[in-house]
Amino acid sequence: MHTERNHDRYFSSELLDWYDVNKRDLPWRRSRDPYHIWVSEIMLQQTRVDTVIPYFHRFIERFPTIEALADAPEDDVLKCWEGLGYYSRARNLQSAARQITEQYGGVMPSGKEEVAGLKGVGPYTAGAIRSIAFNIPAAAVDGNVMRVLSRYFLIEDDIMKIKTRTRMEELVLTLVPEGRASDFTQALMELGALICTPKSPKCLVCPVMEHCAGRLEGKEESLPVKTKAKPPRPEHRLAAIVEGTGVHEGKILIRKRPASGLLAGMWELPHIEVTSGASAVSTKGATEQSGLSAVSTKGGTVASDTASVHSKAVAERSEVTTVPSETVMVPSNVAVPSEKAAVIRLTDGLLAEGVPVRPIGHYMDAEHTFSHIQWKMSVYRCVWQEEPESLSGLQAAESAAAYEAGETNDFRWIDAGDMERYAFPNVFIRILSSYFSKMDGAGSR
DNA sequence: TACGCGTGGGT
DNA sequence: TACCCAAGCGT
Repeated sequence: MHTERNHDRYFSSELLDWYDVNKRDLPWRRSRDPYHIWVSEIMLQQTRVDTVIPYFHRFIERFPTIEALADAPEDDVLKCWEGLGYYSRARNLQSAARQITEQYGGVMPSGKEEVAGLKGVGPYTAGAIRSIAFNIPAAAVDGNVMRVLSRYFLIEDDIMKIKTRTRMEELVLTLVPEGRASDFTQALMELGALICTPKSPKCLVCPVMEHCAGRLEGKEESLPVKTKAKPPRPEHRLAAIVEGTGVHEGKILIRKRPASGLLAGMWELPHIEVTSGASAVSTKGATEQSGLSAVSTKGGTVASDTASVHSKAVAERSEVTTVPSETVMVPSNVAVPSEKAAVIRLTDGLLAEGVPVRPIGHYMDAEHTFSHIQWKMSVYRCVWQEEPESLSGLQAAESAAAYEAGETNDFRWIDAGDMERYAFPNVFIRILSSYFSKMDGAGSR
């Protein structure tokens, strides 16, 4: 029975002894500066230690203090976060730094309410900061801890449920040894990271294997119980590498994304969504799509611009449309318009967003998977067309409507050297790097 | 509550 | 290869 005090003391004391000998030398363990602990905890959310280490060094060097972070331009903070993902973490981190500067004189508070009230600091991070940096007995229950506890105490509740986490927080508080909150929090996570791993846990070298109920029941591999995540939904997009002319000769056009939502505040290539499922919501869109699909299916040759397809997810999406079944019973790649249709859609779509271009050829395809969306992007080289034939009052109205809908109106012309001045999501870094390296090679001959 | 929100490594 | 994930938070 897990509530027996002697087993609890055994667990905590064996765990701490193990940690004292086996803990890794990590950059944020070299001090107890609450700022360092805080930054590391935010970076480590859903992110591996090996990935975080170089980012942590760069971030602390660039923003040495909470006040330095508070005073920096947001674009600088995002640039420092570029490639790390979940960019709201960076924007919330800076927002909280400004909070601390204004409300607490630039000093990280240690009170429960104060810490938990910081932007981007939830129950886990609040507990981590208070226990690790201030040695306060506080629970920091993350995925590691839930895995360790679910196995040791044979807790079979779904760890995706908030109730399970709060229950484990209560359990942790009963386990914290007097005066060693900081080490205990880190030891719990360290055991999860090094020994009590998700797959093939190293029970034979585990310091607490003797009384681990999960292992004794032979359930160490099937714990913790966790509901599966949904597969990402596919989205087809057409992107433009817009080459400038005149004073913008040799440069290409980028734009800033809206201040909220996916990749908020990051820079990108102008692009439009052309997912068939999205347009099929309206009858008009479905009709247009079925026309395109028929071309592909009748010939029996379904053009495939991208390699892999989440066919299961695609099938689910297709069922909600009202398009005739013989039209939708084809793989998702029919959603990719023919090259000719794509050129028209890209021209019209970007014009409606205030970007007049003339596509001059397909450049490359790029696939990028987020946690919840899979972008299948087709990239076209385009030239900026100052005065498109069809530019009219209607176009101006559509452009205004797009802006109202949250589209950004912040555009820049950049060259290869400007890459280091703007923060891009990975998928655009890949495309831009490819483009600029090819242009450099061509230009140097 | 459930979903939106990135990325790269492991198997 | 095609998943599965890894030190969560905001809404």
